[in-house]
Amino acid sequence: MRQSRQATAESRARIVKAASHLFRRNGLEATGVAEVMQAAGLTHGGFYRHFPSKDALASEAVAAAFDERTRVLSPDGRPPDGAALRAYIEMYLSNGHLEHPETGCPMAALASEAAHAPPELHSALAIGGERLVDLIASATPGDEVARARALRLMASMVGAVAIARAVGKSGLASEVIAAVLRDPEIEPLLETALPT
Amino acid sequence: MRQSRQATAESRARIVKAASHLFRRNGLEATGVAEVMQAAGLTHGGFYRHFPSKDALASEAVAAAFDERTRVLSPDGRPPDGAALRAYIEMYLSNGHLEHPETGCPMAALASEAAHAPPELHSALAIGGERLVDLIASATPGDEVARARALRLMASMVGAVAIARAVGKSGLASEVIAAVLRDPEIEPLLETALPT
DNA sequence: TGTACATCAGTGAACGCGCGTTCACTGATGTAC
DNA sequence: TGTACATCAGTGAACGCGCGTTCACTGATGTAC
Repeated sequence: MRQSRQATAESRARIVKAASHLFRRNGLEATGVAEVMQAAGLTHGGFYRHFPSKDALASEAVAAAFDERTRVLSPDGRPPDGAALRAYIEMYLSNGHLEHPETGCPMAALASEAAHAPPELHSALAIGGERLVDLIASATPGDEVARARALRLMASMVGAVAIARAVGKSGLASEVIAAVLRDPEIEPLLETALPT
Repeated sequence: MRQSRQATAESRARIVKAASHLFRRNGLEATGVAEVMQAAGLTHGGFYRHFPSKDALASEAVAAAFDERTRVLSPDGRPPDGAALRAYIEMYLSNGHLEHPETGCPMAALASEAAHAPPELHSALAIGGERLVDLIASATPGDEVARARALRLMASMVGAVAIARAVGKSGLASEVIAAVLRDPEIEPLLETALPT
């Protein structure tokens, strides 16, 4: 039966949230429309009242995941201070993040699979990644230097987490995380938790 | 009809080679057994004379990809000199590598998808990654410091390439590559191509 | 404000399709004498 | 060395299954008068 406008909006939000978790946990291809709908408390048939295709949902779910993550680093959209950046990095390189991709960084969870995905997904990842780099760069002084450093920070962290998850619970997993934590460009950010 | 022992071995090698290219180009899930067999010049039915399952092929194909790549850095298994390491890094962070995952680094191509793969694949990636880190570390002096630096180098490069491929042909893609090339730990390796 | 009707979110069956895997069969290769 | 037979790599049809997507239908919601 027909749902109220509010109920419809709530259903849609539940679908996006379920998708953003399942896609990050199990991957884009490995997650089915029916699985997402079930997680949202609905049956699969109604999916196409909300989205034209699974790919469209994927793009929106990735965008939502970045929104959620960006709020962790900067709840109000303002440049994070040193303490916020420190907390973000430490959380990023924690066991909790390794073990819970479903609420973690969508870039680390989806990067390699997204290489052969439709253009809309590339855009979603580009926009989300761009916003994250901007925020990280804004937390440390120095214009182009800060931006380049932020880009390296993202590359190191995404790479370390993706590798650690890929090799399972081996020595290499914890080694690569530990090594990145001791990066000469990262370690100082952790030791000196100065508010700006 | 039955094939000679040599023809059988050649078929098997063709299957592994085709798989190692297709898995890296299109992903593990997106590549089908029939597609691999066709690329090897065979029909799909004969696949199970060579491998017990698609997953078994995946592990072997990833191992083969690492073998191939390791030979690029060190054809004879000996520690690479500075020039070899420099060439490897420059090739890794080149457009050619971005655009040709099929012959590129399996970690960058498969890391995020491998997170939800069978344990044998984790092992293949762990062993291959371990060997690569060892080789990189052996190219620069300083024991634990060299190893940690090698791990960071791998994380940065895998992360940068995975991100660049994930965001498509956007500004972010070239930016992240350029930033990692200017990493304080990487740039010196490029400028001073000293043989050891 | 009340009534009559159109809309449409959600259900569950069904669609075609491609997947990984199995199987009966073929005939050249390898083996035993 | 030659012959008779077992082996098995490769073929192509077939298997069951789950996928993304479509559809007829239901009935509460939203709209028009």
